[in-house]
Amino acid sequence: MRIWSRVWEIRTGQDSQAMKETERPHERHAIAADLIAVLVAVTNGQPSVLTIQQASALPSGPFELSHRSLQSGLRDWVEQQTGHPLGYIEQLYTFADRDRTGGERTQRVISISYLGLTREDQADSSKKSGWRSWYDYFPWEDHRAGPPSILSEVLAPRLRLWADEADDMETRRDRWQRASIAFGLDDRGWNEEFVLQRYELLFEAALVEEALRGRKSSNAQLIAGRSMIADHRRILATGIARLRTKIKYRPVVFELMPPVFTLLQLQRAVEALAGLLVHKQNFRRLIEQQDLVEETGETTSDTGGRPAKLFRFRHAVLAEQTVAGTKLPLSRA
Amino acid sequence: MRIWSRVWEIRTGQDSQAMKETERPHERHAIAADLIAVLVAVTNGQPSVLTIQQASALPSGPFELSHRSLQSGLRDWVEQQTGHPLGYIEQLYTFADRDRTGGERTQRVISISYLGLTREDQADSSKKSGWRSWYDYFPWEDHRAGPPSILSEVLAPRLRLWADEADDMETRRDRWQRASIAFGLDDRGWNEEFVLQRYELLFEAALVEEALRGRKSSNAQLIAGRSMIADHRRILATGIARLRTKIKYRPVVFELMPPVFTLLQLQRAVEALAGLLVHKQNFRRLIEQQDLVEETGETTSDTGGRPAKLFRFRHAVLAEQTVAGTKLPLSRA
DNA sequence: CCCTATTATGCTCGAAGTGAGTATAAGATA
DNA sequence: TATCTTATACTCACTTCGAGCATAATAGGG
Repeated sequence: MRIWSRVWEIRTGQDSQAMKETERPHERHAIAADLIAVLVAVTNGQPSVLTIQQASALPSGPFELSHRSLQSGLRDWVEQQTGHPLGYIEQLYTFADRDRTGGERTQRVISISYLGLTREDQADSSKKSGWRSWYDYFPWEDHRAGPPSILSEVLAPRLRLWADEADDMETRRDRWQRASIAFGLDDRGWNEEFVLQRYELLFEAALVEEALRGRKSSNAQLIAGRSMIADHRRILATGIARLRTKIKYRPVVFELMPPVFTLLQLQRAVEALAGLLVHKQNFRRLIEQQDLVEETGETTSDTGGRPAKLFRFRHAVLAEQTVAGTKLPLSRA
Repeated sequence: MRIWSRVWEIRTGQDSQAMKETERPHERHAIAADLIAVLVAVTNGQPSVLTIQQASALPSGPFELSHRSLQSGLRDWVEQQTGHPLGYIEQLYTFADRDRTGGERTQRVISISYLGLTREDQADSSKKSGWRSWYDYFPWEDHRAGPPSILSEVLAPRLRLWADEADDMETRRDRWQRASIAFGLDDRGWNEEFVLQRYELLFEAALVEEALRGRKSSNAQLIAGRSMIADHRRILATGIARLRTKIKYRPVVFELMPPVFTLLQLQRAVEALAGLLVHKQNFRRLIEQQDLVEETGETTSDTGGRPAKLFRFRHAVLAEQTVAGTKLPLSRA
């Protein structure tokens, strides 16, 4: 940290002599940068994520000088793979913890992760890579058929044990409070957005495989979903959380839909992402009053009952959208 | 891009032979990483940002191997400077465009920016660095006294010119549409969250100094606020936008407040950040119904009229907060 | 001491938004 | 044709939210 404070003083102009010294880029430690993609599609009502290495890792690769920018690098790359323009990319988070890779290397790797959305049909075309339901990794996150049994039968009791095994009272209370908030226990409601908090809590409580890696003791109590290499599962959790938040205030779901769809299909996609069921009639009202879609004039009777009107996304809204999510009591004066 | 596609195939397990090759970290191009801080305080009803180099740059410094993580590195560093724990840090964005630094260097610099919030009184103590109203850099962003004159008198006409100077009709329409949305022209409402879009639009229209740097022609039409080195002003815009969004759904304003405050002081802080006035009575209602504060029992008459009750932030809410901002028609079944 | 300016605080009202449910329509299929 | 299934329209109670009115409690000037 000594270095830092020197740099600070330098940068604040206290010592412009020394500045030139540290400004020489070659004296900095070499750092490598990786790009990691959380690529999402919705296939058969399941939210899928693109994986590699037998579904144990997210696609990732080094960031090279040849790339114009982080985003364009990722974009070019993904487009080559899927053979179509990627509709939506968004930066997720940058990680750089020293022991990220788990190895003994002293070289530092910075991982810049992105969230990408793609269409179901286009997703199918790339057979090289494996699409996998993200609930394979987070089985406790799917509440579409009610709270999953793993929650009450496994996770809740284990978390209780973990809380109780703390030495002091305060820690016990703190642990249980965090757990009950994150998982909606003790009659607190389930909040589908807390994906990352939940995963990190399970990690802290050593209830996911990733948490046991350093240790020798085969504490083999591990449970809770398929794991991934390094911290890829955490990155996936970050992506899911971001997406679950975002579908509520930006029309991003449409990036996952085919050009033409019924309102129920749209609803199913939202439900797949949120891991929750929504009220059908109110969902329609919400979509229509925002002018997000327009009728194509066609209908489909593939749905079983009464034929459903087909809709397409009104791309114009993206231009109109002054979607201000105001929660402040603003003054119009 | 050829490299990328190879890497992809390798990573997807198509060619594990080649994998070992590219996995050697030393073969990667050296990349340097910088940390950049947008440190915000509210001083005298003005939202201030910590700057260096005669207010022309944000504090920044290299990320070193000695740092445990990005966040802890930044935190340690800031704490050393301000002499107190930093209440709130949040990662903003990671930039890596090739010509970020504007130089001819081939070395790539990745900049990881953070948003930090600190208290007014504590901010004052660090005299080394300069606090500066962020409206010095974005004069068009302060609408507390109504729409600033620069908007209608300078920016709107200039943006109109810029739109009209496009060759084809479609571009003209597109430019003006984007401008009018971003700046709330043509009776579209002003949206205080569009800070970054506005700055980037001005950049694109070459109405900020930063946009003219590459060019020799002293197109000296430049206007619109104090500039900063490199892309620091863009990073600042990113930070402001993030903060303006966040104060609406997370109680982060309190990080900027002294331990005890009146509701009007709190309101003024929010207004300073949002650049907008809020309805006083409704603001109180909003704060109180969320149980964000509790009375200290004391009052102060420093305010001019009737003495105001003093409040403190209820830290307990941070634990309780199941603040789900649901916009989905959820089913309770 | 009263009047006035100033800020604080309480309360009401109407419009819009939202959760939940009822009712009806339009196909497929037995 | 009866029944099942999904689609779609409409209602209703309740909450939220923008806006404004009214009252309270000080300071300061005449």
